[in-house]
Amino acid sequence: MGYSVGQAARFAGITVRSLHHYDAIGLLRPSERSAAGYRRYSDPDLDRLQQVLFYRELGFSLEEIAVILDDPGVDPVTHLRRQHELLRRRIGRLEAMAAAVERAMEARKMGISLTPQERFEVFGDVDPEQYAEEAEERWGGSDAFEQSRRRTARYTKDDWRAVTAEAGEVLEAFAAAFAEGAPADGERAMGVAERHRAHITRWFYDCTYEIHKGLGEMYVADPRFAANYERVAEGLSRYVRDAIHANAAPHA
Amino acid sequence: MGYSVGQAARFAGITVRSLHHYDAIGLLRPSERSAAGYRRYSDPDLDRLQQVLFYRELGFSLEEIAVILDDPGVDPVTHLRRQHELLRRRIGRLEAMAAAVERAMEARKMGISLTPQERFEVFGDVDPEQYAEEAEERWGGSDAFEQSRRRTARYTKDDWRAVTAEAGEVLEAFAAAFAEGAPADGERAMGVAERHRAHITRWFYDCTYEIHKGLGEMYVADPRFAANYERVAEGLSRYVRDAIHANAAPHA
DNA sequence: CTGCGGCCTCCCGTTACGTGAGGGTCAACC
DNA sequence: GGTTGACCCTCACGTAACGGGAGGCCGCAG
Repeated sequence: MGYSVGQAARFAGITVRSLHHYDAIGLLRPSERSAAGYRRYSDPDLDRLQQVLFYRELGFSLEEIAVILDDPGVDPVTHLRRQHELLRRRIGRLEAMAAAVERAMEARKMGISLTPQERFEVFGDVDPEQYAEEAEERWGGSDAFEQSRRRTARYTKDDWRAVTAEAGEVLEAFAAAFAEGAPADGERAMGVAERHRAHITRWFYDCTYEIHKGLGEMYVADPRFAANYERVAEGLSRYVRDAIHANAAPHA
Repeated sequence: MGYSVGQAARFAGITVRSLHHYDAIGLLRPSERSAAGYRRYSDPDLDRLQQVLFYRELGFSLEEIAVILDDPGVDPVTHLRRQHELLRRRIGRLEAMAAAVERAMEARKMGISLTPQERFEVFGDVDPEQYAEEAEERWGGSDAFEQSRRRTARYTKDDWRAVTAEAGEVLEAFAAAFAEGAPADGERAMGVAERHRAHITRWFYDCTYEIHKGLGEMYVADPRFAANYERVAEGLSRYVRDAIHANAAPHA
């Protein structure tokens, strides 16, 4: 009994060279050798091979696989449960990607273009606290704040430089439009408002038109923000708020 | 405007080295360089990067990705549709694997052990004629035949030697049990019958107990098969059929 | 006894990066 | 205004997981 390398390879749909490799690194040594030195794979060997291929399919390195399979505290049922869990996660991720693609098609049909950051979210961190899955529901309103905190935590000085530089550009654009008498509900001011919204979305959180309007109000109401605009020109904070509202109106 | 390598890398969740590499091989060259030679990635660059990562995630080589993305006959919508289709297929495959794991758990609970070949089926050929997806339904009854044809097509002479050798062993075991007066519905004969069933499953197709009983009948009814057994011992074909039936009975 | 298919062991090549080495850049802080 | 620290650059060698021969033994079929 036992199978040759070629037979084992054909069964598993892999190459003979791979089996040689697994033998060489000690991941899967055939339990026997013929008198002539031929590799002979037993049924348990094939079982192990199947496990190897399973974990390989899910992106584990051969070294990791060796550790997993040679872990002594491992009854086969636990293995199966773990595999099932891994598969479910991977499927979940791919479904999220599929949903993102669908959204992208939807957006394209409607003529909206996504910011690159929105698109990268799909691949994003699998969220370290993935175990508290229901956390999403609990956030509700403060979702934006959390998102902002998570993102900005990874920013470097260079990033912050870019943030402030970009914010400065937007501010200048608002000031210029204001100074030149462009109406707050005109195309120019609305364009700048949209740039502002993109700026927030890019660097902090997913800024919807609804949220954007809230921000506009805050820029007028909260003296700390208002001062930032009023310092440049008197009446600019209200101008900015109005531009934001005008820009958001068609998307209500 | 534009992002540095580090920023782009952080957005995409990859390393700076990867971006360097993509630049070096021409897969993704930043559209600009600063005076000091710093890479500057524009938003379209990030869009392309997202595409690259998408296809990479699905296992394409960087060279293939370059071909795909630089194909001029490629409106973005077609791209999205293709991506969606690729995702759906991959999800389907993973779901099949998950189902196989579930079956394995089920089998283990019931104390049945799968043949290695059954387990490898999961990974199996994505079926060259995957485009005719409804083919599965059409097969119906001749499923076993098709499976056998598909498998044996890849067998080498060595495989066939193993097949005939193993078949010979089973035949001898039947003959020995028969010669020594072991009852056809006894443990010994049933054990050999089970080995026979495993032999079929291993080398030809998924031989259920139902199918196995059909084979037993055929060994008696079809003179071509009967001769094979009768040549060894008179009455052996009927003995084999009875052993097969006895072995199948508990699994009805 | 010779061919042919399969097996063996080196051993170099390839892909997609990892990992420094050695050295500029640039806003910031003293 | 020099230094510090974070970031950037270009070589250039290292690594993982094999691919693909070269050169040679094994075993059966003709």
